[in-house]
Amino acid sequence: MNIGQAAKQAGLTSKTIRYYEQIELLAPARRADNGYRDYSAHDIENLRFLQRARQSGFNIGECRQLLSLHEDTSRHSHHVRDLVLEKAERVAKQISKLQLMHEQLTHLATLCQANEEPHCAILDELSEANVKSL
Amino acid sequence: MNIGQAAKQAGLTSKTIRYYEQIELLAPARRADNGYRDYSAHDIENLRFLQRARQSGFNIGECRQLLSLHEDTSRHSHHVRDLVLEKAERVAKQISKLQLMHEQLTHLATLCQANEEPHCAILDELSEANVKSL
DNA sequence: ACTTGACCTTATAGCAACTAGAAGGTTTAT
DNA sequence: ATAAACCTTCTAGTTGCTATAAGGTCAAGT
Repeated sequence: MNIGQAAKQAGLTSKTIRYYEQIELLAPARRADNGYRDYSAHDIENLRFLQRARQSGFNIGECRQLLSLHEDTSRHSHHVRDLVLEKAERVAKQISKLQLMHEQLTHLATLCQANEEPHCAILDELSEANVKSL
Repeated sequence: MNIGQAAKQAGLTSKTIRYYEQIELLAPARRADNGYRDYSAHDIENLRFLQRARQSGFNIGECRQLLSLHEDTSRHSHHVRDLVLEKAERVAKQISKLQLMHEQLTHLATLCQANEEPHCAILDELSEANVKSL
């Protein structure tokens, strides 16, 4: 199967797949006689694995770990879960950060008269030191 | 005031300030006789403005807009608020995305036995097609 | 046979928003 | 005099792609 089809099956783009190969997240693909990359059903599974792991918020390094755990038949399942829980925690932290940011923004918005006048309390607030810190 | 002191006052690093100057987010700083950048109280205000705007989640382009509104005495305050509300919306979207991600991760974690055995439902889930899509 | 269009290939550069490092000049304190 | 702590510029690295260029291949239509 050519890269375009493989990409579609896995929910990635061709470019992304080539990129993953380039950074050695994936082993070099088998090549057909014409030099095109050729993907087997098993390759597609790996691609889908990656797609889902990335989508779940794992970064490339973590995907490497997951893939190697995936291939390591002597793994211990708690290692996998540790990875997942650690990630969940970091996501939760990021959420809190963004929630503060959101509060701050809506707070700013309520200050503003939103009219044709130049005076804007938002700009005042950003200039002075009374914005809640994140 | 030298760049290090200015950075401290504004809550930025020297490197960041030089970077902002380089990308013309800031006008080139006045130079002292020795070639060092020299910041006035007014410059510091601008730096703080930027620091707060970035901290509030505005990207560099938006900071440019905010700064120019800041300097534009004929601005209309609703323009400023529009910017803020638009940003708040994008932050809210990002939060939802991360919340889904977090759900997915905790869901994955609950599946796993977390023991010495190699079998791990997380890996199964990532391999197969039954992960909730974001 | 030829052309068109959709594929595929590699290599390179760009994005955001810095951060780190090299290699050197200046200032301050001892 | 010398060391530490500043400052300068320039270059390259970070993350995870995405875009572009310049070209090779393939399948279908005329």
